[in-house]
Amino acid sequence: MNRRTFHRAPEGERRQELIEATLDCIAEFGLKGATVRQIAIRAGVTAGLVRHYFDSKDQMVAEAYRAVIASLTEKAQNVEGDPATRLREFIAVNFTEPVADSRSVSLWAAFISQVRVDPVLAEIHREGYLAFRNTLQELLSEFLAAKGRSASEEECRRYAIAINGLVDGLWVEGCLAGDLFRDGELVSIAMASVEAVLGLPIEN
Amino acid sequence: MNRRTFHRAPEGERRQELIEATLDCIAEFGLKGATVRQIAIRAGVTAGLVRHYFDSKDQMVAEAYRAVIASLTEKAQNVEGDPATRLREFIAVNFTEPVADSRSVSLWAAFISQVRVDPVLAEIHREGYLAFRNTLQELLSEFLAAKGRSASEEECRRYAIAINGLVDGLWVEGCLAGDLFRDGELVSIAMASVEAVLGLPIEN
DNA sequence: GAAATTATTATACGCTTGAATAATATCGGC
DNA sequence: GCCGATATTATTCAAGCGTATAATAATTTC
Repeated sequence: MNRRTFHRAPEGERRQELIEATLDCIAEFGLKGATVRQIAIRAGVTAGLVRHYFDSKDQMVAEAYRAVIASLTEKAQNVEGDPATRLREFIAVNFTEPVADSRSVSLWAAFISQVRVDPVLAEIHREGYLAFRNTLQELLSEFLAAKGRSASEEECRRYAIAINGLVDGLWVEGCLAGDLFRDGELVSIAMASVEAVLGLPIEN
Repeated sequence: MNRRTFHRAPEGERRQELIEATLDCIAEFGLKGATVRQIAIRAGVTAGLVRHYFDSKDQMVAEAYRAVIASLTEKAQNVEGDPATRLREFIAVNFTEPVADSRSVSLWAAFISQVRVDPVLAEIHREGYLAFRNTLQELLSEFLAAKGRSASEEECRRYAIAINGLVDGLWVEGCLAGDLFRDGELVSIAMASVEAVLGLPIEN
């Protein structure tokens, strides 16, 4: 009975691999198909190792959720340029890979479905949603100011809620059934709708 | 060892009870917490009965999914009155119980997360989405006609996609974190946004 | 280069799972 | 009011679950 050979992964790397493997399994087999053993196989290690890096499977899943939220928001946070360009980019990013991907929405939905069950996930969701929406609100505020239109914080809040909903809704459907839409159609619809809501063109 | 007493449920009734119990369990414990045994307890029967009514647990879950989609769309399909009233009602229904409820969105998300895994669920989702969107498109077409504005089918399609996305996105966030919004705020934002997108007031 | 450290494997345990089977209580037809 | 049909219960089963523990291979330290 020979023991498997292995290598000790550098600081933090194995943790990251396990989280990534967790997400792969959830996307591929669903939450209940993402077992410790499957995840370990995917990460190329044995099952016992999970408990060396995490207190429990649930804790690992929660951290994986954090990673998903981060990946969905980070792309949108880091847009650059003048306000109009940033707003355009912010919207477009959600209809471009890797955000616009059936894997992303599967993961998102899997976690959303647990928000009611698990208060830890509920809190993570809340933070992620607010971060995303507040970024958008800030962006809108700057955009409207640059266009010379005065808008109260309250107005910006309402715009942010609406546009966030619009983008989220289109994102979900686009990811789930992309073949129902033509190429670039969703981003075009999103842009036109945002312009209508704001009553301003988003071009420079 | 006395055997439990029971009564034989009338035609089809037990099936319905089992489906309802399945949804209760998914909403309360998540997909992986909705075990045959939990579902049976909830339905007030023993676990073995599930396989008397369904070929497998998976088939029962798929039928439960159909029931969810139906309940989410039926309220919106059955609005009455003149076009503007129907459009207003169509939107408002999504922000009123029982549609606007954390249980609903939990169930929706649980199934959405499986769309990538299970082709049967994918097809059910697709049908449900298109039914909802086509109803909305029809409604918009009539509304615009009544307002004397000519709109091609293509235009109506784009409006339907946008408004569907908007309503869905707001619905999800409202259900998940209702306390982030004031009473009636979401429906008010939805109405205002729809008016802006269409460029028309929705009042009579 | 031996010794100490620890990341990793291997194995086992108790529980829960979905499903198959056999026994039986309920009910409609006569 | 019995009798056949069947809806329902009770029990069992193998497989898979998350986790605990002990052995061991890889790396670091001195």
